[in-house]
Amino acid sequence: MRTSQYIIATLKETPSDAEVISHQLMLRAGMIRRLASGLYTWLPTGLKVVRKVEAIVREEMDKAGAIEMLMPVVQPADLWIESGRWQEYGPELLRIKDRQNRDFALGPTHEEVITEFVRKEINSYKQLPLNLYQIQTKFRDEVRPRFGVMRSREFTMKDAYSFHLDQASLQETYDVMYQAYCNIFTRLGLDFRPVIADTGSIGGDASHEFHVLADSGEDDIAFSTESDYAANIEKAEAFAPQEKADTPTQELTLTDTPNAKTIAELVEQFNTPIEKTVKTLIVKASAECVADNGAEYVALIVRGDHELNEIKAEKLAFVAEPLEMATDEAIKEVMKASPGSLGPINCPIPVIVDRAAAVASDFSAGANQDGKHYFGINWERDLPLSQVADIRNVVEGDVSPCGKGTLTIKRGIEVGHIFQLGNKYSTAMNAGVLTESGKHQVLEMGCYGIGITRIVAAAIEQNHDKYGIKWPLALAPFTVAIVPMNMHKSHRIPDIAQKIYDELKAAGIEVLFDDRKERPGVMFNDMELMGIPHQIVIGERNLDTDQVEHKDRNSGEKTLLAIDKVVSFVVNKIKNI
RNA sequence: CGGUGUUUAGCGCAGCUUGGUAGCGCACUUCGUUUGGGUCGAAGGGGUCGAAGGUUCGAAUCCUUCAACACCGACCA
Repeated sequence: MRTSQYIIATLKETPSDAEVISHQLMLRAGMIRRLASGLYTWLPTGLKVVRKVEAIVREEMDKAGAIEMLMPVVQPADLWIESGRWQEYGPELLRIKDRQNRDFALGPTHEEVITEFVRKEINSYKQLPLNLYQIQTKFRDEVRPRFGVMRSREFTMKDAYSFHLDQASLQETYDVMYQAYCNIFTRLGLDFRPVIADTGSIGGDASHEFHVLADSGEDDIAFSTESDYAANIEKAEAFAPQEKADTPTQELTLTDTPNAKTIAELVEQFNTPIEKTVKTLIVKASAECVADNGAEYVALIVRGDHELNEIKAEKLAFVAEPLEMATDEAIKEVMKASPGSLGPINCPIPVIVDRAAAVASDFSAGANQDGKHYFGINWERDLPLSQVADIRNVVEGDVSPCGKGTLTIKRGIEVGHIFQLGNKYSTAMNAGVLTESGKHQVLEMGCYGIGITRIVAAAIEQNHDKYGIKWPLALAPFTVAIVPMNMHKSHRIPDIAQKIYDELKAAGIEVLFDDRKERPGVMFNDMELMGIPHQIVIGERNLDTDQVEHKDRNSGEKTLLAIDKVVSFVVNKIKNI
């Protein structure tokens, strides 16, 4: 490809709304442009990278025995009503009507469609197990699209769905997919970790996420220092403290705390350790709770230095799912006190206490009277300890749930997610086959997703420097850039450039020939910004000795090469990686 | 959904306080110059100042409403 016949839409300046490095570099390197919030146009260079990711994913999926197909983006509401997700999925599901006023949705995922397909087409146990996948556009009306294509509303995803007669078969395919995913991310040249995960709105049982480690990641991953345990913090269990609460040493006292509205202020003004405080969070109660004791809200208690884990909390029987924090007005009405003075003592609604907070002694908390806190609180002596649960996020240094080592926490970008769905959809939509004994049996399902376009961004997060993107060879939009110095000034330069260009192309290598009439610095900067792994610099300087220069984008290493050795040199470099 | 902020040329921004003919840098076009790391110079093109309404002799600037976009937050108890 010649730059003069291509779109090199590089930018010198960073657009002001791009926050993370991958978003900035994708804009600057001319890979993407924003059309509207969370919607991006892929320019030729960007699309080439997407296609590379797709190709690797496709190869590994095929190798793992999955079969490619393609389903529609637009899906009839009926299927979603049947699975129950027309109600469950919420506003992230973009709903549209056709000219007949029939309801449709833009597919955020395809469990319903694939299940509908399989229940019609697959009738016999002999056709199982089956693993079907597609690489296709998804639409999710995200609450807050951000970070460019990292969290966009429209994106490309590889989604696979497997169907089985029994759990053992599902487990087998799940393991194969787990391995295929490891192979994919390894081939993509990414530093990644599989982690134990929550199943989220898709539903189901076992689940692993694949995370690319990067500080800009939106998820916290907890790792054991001593084992290969790794879990999304949403899911990581906070181990129950082994010790019991210490014997009370303080009297319960009610103190005026007019200026202490937050834990931080309480700790500072009253010189109390933060571990000896608790915070009280008021959330909407579940229907079960309302039926049980009439309370519309419940109070969740975690230690002052801990954070509530919403995923854990919303799974509690008394807590409404999804989790909903009470408004200030509701808190005043129910608690007769304002946020900042809430606590478990004299609390008119059910109280659920985190395991760590449940072994605190002589601690302080709001008194449910504005501007007052209790100090020296002890469970059982001063108030009953009714419900205890794991409702906090793990923190660095916690004992690992696997029993070995302690936890450290890193940021990750979720690029893949595999689930064992069990029979959630197959039951709801009545997908089954006849078994060997002629009985109808509901199918077991697995599903396996990879965010194709997100991988492009994640790869940049992990591979860049101050000059731009440093593509892993497998993802580079072009393998080689030919950069001729002052081509218009002599015949020698363009002749040699053309010759090398033709030879590289003949060798099946993707070459970008920068034939623009630009100064050398402009070309160098553009090629480096775009992250092309190999540059061939052709200049008068070395031509008298029939040499050109090779520059490695990754190492910065420069090598003088005889003109007729260029192709073999590059070919050799490529195969060695 | 809440909070904060932004919106002026393709991009990055100034101008707004104190109303008076819309600017700068980059990019773009042309010419010259330069040529191994984003040359230098000259001349040009490009704007309903987010939209609508209002105040005023006069609005990018003041007022009202709306919209788009961004950031923060769903931890505040």
